[in-house]
Amino acid sequence: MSLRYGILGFLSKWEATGYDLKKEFDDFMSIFWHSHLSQIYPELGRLEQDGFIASRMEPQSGKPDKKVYAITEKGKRELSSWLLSPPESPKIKDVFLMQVSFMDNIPIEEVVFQLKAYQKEREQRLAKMKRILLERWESIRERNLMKSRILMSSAVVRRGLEQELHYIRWCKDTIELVEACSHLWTADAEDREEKTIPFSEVEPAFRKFFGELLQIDDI
Amino acid sequence: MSLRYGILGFLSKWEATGYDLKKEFDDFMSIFWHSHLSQIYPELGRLEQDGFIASRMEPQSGKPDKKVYAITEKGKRELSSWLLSPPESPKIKDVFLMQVSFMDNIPIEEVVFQLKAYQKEREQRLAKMKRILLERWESIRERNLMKSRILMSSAVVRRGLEQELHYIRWCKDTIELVEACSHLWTADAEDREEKTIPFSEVEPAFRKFFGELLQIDDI
DNA sequence: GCTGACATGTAACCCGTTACATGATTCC
DNA sequence: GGAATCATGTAACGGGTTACATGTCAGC
Repeated sequence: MSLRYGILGFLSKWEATGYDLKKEFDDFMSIFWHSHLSQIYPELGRLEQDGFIASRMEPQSGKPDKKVYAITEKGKRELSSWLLSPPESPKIKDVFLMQVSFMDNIPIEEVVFQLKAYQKEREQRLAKMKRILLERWESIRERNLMKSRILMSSAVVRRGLEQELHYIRWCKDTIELVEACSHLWTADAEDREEKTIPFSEVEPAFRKFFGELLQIDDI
Repeated sequence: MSLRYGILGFLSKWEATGYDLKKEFDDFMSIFWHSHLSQIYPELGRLEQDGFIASRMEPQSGKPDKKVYAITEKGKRELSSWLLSPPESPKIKDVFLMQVSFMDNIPIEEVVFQLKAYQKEREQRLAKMKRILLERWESIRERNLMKSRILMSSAVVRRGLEQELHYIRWCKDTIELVEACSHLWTADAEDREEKTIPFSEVEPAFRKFFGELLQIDDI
């Protein structure tokens, strides 16, 4: 149900084709959403049927004709009413964290390998967001212009950036922690026995890992 | 496809019924996943058919009988091979950030209201995670015992905690920013005209909002 | 007498992904 | 000659959500 509003939100400022929207979902909107063309096209059809958007065909030379969509007044009202409705509670699905939770089942070198691989993945996302911010920043400064839309999307970019930075930081810290506690894994990969050691032995590494987090409100 | 591994991962250390698993998805695993009973039960059926888990009926007095599932050797191998496979690239869906992106379409008081409402939502998640950490922490210290599984799940808890803390921090900062830039919204709610002002007028609030983020690698 | 915890499921529906299908132009 | 970009879609499938369906016991 959210894809509609992603489309409506974009069309509330600019006209676009399905193809344009896809690019936006891969670029700026990738901070919070993603979608395939095969989902965007039917959704555009439904939005038009519902009267929230209207299309016109634009013939092009040398390129295929395109169907440009624009938001209607009814669509604007629909968008506003969604924006005013209570934010839904976050439904988090983080496959990598799930993987990490169960990594006591694989050898320690593999744990470190996976953490490093994922860190790289996040670094790439970060680099992409930096590029997005840089481009926007340039255009804002050049034209020396500020609008409420730019303000809100800048806030979103900040959230995206810091999320990546913190995830990367966490990967690094977790690698350190795991390596400091390597004696919890059995040296022999075939050995399925569980190793248990006194907590006190690893407590310093543990405390360092949690840092100030352990002080927030008497945890 | 991830739900299977969430189930397999849990069963790799403890036996459980569908009902137990649901509780775990609502408790610790809620940091990274959530699921409904109506999805868990059929998935357990498929996992058993595939030979990854095995069930036994346990009659109870005063309570309904229960079906206790345990992981098989084949299931353990399946879990390991998933843990060793390359982490999938993050597919982020954050409905609230989408909403925020388009909030230039609603009055500023509503923007602040929504941000505050969402902040509260996140604070509740944080409180819950603190409770989870506290419980685990107690049991670890009491029994003075450490295992690799505890280590990995602690890392996940830290990630969960800090994610909430940072999101809450961001909500607060964004409220401040929006209020500092309130003149970007038209006073009259009926007025749909777009307001544009020189960037330089809001640059200080903007710079403060981005903080050190603007210094990372010559952004 | 009612709510909530315990316990297990089915059915309908919606959303999202992958694969299929087509076709012109531009750049390497 | 082949890959990438522009441009629009359909079909099959899989995963996830909501609603439906049933029944006991404990505690308020």
